[in-house]
Amino acid sequence: MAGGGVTDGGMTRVARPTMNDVARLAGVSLKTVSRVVNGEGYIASATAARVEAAIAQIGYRRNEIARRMRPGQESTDLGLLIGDLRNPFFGGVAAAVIAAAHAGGYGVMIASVDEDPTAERHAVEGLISRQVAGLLLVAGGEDFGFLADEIGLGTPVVFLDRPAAGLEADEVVLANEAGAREGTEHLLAGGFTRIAIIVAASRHSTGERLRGYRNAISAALGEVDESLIVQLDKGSAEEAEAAARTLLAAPNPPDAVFATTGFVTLGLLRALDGRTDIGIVGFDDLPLADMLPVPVTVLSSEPTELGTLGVRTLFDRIDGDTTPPRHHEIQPRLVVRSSGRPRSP
Amino acid sequence: MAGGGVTDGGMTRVARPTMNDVARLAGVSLKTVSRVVNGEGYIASATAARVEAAIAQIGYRRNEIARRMRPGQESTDLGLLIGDLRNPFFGGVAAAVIAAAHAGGYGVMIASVDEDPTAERHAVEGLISRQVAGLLLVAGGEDFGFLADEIGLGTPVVFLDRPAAGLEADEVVLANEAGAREGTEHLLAGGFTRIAIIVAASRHSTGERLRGYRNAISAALGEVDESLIVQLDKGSAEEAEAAARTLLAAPNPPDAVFATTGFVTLGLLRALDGRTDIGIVGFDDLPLADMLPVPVTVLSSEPTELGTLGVRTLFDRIDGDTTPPRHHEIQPRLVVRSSGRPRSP
DNA sequence: ATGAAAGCGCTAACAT
DNA sequence: ATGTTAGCGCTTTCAT
Repeated sequence: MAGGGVTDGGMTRVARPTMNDVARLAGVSLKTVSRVVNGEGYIASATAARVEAAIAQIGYRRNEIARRMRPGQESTDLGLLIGDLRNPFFGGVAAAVIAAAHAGGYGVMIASVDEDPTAERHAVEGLISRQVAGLLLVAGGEDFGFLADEIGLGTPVVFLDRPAAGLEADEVVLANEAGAREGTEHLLAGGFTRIAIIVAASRHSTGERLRGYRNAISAALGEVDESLIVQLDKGSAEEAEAAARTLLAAPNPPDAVFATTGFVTLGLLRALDGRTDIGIVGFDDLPLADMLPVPVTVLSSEPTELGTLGVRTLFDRIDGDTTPPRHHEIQPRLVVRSSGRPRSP
Repeated sequence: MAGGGVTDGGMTRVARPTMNDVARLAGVSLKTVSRVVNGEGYIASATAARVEAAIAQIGYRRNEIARRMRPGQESTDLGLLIGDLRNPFFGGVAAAVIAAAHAGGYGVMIASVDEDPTAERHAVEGLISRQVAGLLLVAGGEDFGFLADEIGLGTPVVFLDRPAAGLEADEVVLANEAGAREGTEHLLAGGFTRIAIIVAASRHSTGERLRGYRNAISAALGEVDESLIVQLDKGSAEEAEAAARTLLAAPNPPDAVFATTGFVTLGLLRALDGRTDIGIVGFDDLPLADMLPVPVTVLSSEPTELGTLGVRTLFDRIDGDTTPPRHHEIQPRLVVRSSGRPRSP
């Protein structure tokens, strides 16, 4: 598929016009065209006009690929590795990255891989082989040690949302523990006392979120009831739904649940089947969360801030910043709706 | 920003290893390395092993950019122009495009531009100058005539979701009129008789959707009450909300509303303020639409089908298909939830 | 089975 | 103010 030859149905494929074509048409040298195109050096306005005319006439457009071959000529593309864009969190991060990159005159090569370390590595190598000027990684892989060489070679890498695993590199992550603690405290303040937590697959920064939950619970209640902690295997909405049903049907059920990711919140919501007597706080905002029968209180993962700060950090490196790797932490924002308050029956 | 020099904090930037470096280390010629890397021609297994070892040792990776310079060597990247990825429809299309491209061994350069013809043209030219093998456009621009040359030069272009404006090109669009008609008929079948329609900015394929609505209404009711047709200017959720409020507060208000886009549905939902006595059908599916107090019936715009078929069409062209431009139409899928059925009070 | 030479489109260095 | 030359990393003839 799409690997075929240059078989062109019998037609000869026309060549794209080059600087040389423009030069010939305008009766100047190649270099003069280059100067006009790049607005560099001094050129007689008459010559410039002639060149411009030739460019317009044959529809010349600079070949970025050829330009990029020259040593020292940095690429003007960033590489972004991210999960499924149908996930609104990823969509938000990608949107912010693309906007920030464009604002700085950069394009974005995007590779989308979900939860598959091998595919992730492949994708990253694909990005590198395209000579991107820098890499933004929202990646779950366990070991990115192989990137150390790359960074040494001059391609800066910034990890987004998940810490740089297996090497020292810039990272922009969420204050997961503090956020989860704040969310749990919100539930506590709402008068809930049997607060369960559904933890998505440990590959996410859910360990930190669990820690924040534990801190809040033990500070307020003295001890943590381990039976209220449910650890998921993959973390899908379906798995979360099943787990939530089991939890709610238990002999001594919780009166509130902290959901560690957007998918978990979704599954939990479905498991509720219309019940409104359970307190809920979820990590990650959800579209339409404010329109639900009981609007859901969440910790927003601030995808826009994450993406924007990630690109800014990358730009600093591209501009030559060689200070030690930076660790940026973004505070999740508690968006109080009503699911974390006691329900008046 | 990020335009700076190669100032490397005093460190000399190490050069990335090239085929030449590998060749020298392995004691073979450059071409032999090339053959090994591309698995082409016959090479003694001993030589191959030596080359592989050298590659592993210095961490060589083929430079896709240089490779792409050779004439006839098609790029292995597709260019995608699309709106804000925070919009779930765009997110879904992008996810499908990326997945399909990857499956075919292609990468994706993504440019995101919303509702700005000038920026759109700029972005498209940026994509072209990167020598992409093909272009997927979800674009609102009025005239893409400037692309005709490009297509002639051998870069195939496929328009997604919106028709190719100003030129003959492949397109994969929705059967908007049929879909809107079906949605309106669903409302009619639910017993609603005063069905309003809120039409988003005309740049979308909303004209067709309005036509479908008109057809359904006049077929069933004989004539269309023009006061029930509201035309928005931009089509934002806020604008839709305001328009919906006005509509519902009118002396002779509608008993149901057809929303022509996801944003319009969103605004309409907000304007309802909890009211459940209004029938609703919206174009574009919404995440969590099934969890709302009154689950919303929608016409799904099938983003996955759109993206997948778009890439397939593009691959056919890349493989040399020179038949006349194709027009693919995807049938929106009516997802019946309950908002289109009469409410039992 | 392997190698040498040419050249893709562009820009940098060095003329003029 | 403009032109010449060389070469980026690779693949493609065309040898051997």
